[in-house]
Amino acid sequence: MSACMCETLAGSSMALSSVCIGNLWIFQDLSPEEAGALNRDASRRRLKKGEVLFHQGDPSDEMFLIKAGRIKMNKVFEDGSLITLDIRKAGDFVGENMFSDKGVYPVGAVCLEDTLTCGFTRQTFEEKILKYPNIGLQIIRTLSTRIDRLTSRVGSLAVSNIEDRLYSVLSNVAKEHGSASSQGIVIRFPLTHEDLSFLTGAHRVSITRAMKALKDSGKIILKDRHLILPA
Amino acid sequence: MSACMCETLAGSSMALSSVCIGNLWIFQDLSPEEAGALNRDASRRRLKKGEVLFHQGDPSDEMFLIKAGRIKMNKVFEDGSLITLDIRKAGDFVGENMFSDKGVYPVGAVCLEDTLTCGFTRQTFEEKILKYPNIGLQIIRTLSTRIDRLTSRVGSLAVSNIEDRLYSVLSNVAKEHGSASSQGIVIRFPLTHEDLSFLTGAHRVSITRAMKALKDSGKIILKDRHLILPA
DNA sequence: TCCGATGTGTAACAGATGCTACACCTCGCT
DNA sequence: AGCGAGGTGTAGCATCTGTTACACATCGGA
Repeated sequence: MSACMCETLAGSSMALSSVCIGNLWIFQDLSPEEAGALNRDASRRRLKKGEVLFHQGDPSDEMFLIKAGRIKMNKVFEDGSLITLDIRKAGDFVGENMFSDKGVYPVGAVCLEDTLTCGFTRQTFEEKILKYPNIGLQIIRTLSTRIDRLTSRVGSLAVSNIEDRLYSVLSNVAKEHGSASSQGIVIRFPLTHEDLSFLTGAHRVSITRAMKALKDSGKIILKDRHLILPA
Repeated sequence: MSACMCETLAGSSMALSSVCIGNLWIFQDLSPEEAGALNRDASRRRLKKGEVLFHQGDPSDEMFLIKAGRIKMNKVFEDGSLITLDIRKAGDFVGENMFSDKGVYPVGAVCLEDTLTCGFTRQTFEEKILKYPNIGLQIIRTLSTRIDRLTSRVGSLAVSNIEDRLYSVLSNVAKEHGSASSQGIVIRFPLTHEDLSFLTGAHRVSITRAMKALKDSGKIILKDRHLILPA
């Protein structure tokens, strides 16, 4: 049996991330038996594009490792407005805020593509941390990095001008999800103007305007329905 | 000797937070000897209002516990614009991003009041975590909470309307720093319109306009140069 | 007590963005 | 091929915010 049973679940159609309990750096200290146990206990889920992993406000006692696919983190406000905080990809964690004492997810998680996740309960995790302190240290690094990201996210939202704000958002997405090509960084999954409006906090129509401006000035290239950011 | 030498340093003029190495929940697991050692090794600093604890871009290998005072976290962007991410008070940590692998502080820390801090190096902390896993778990909770805050911060910035955005900012500040009174929550330290403009990402003049609107509609009260948010 | 520095209040105008409405395009499904 | 749903492009107008300029208030130091 392979280190992880995700392969069986995923079937042949999905591109699996190579990170898994068996080989993930966070779990590098686990003994083989423990890794095996963790692997058995982890709850897998397959989700289709558009499905919800968890809703904002749900009780949070599970944290997920994304094995394949992409998930966007949405936040809804009292006044009904919505913003996308972050888009995560295979290899990232989701729901890491289960550690805070609030007890509910402060954001919702929606799949942008067909997705495969591997969930761990808070209890499982805390036990492992107490037994293998280094795992705690790794988590701390992960959370620290997440804070860095959120901080720069606050930054991009603070830019007043929509065109620059959009470019800043695109360039963050490209850094996280893009792949290099001869012309620059390519974003290979669909992002509608509406998606972008939730990422920038701007009106959909304003995005269309700003996109046109960015295309005209050569800061972005649209080719075969994919965005390219010249280096 | 008391559990901490901060008292001597602070003199009688400053209101000290009761949290300290000796009695801070994060360190509850330390043996008395280790607590003593940590206490000896921690580097104290006194800073005056306006002084800088660290600059954005400085190498980050130290994390600080605020013993007294208030510190604002600022971020400067390529285009020269500036935003205040957060205001922290006695009992809070600053510089917790030293754990991420970037190696530099992504933000700067400026004192809003006379401040006393207690610094720990990354190495010291990591040693303690490996020896006392529970400390790691506590840090994880702290970071998780910080992520929650940043998330709601992103939220308040995403509100398009300045009046509401300002109110949202004020109400966060009040929650964090305010004290209850018969009329509502009082913010007892000075926040200029310029400070608020950096917190909201709006122009100073727009803040004055929005403040007037909030006062007129009774959502905030200005009394003796202090802000009150009616409950 | 006076002065300068810093903070606040007001006004007028220009520019950016939100908002609404509508046409057209593209894709997937039948 | 035809249809419907969802996505994109454009226009015009209302509104909000940034910008600049200036007067006045407040505070602290000389």
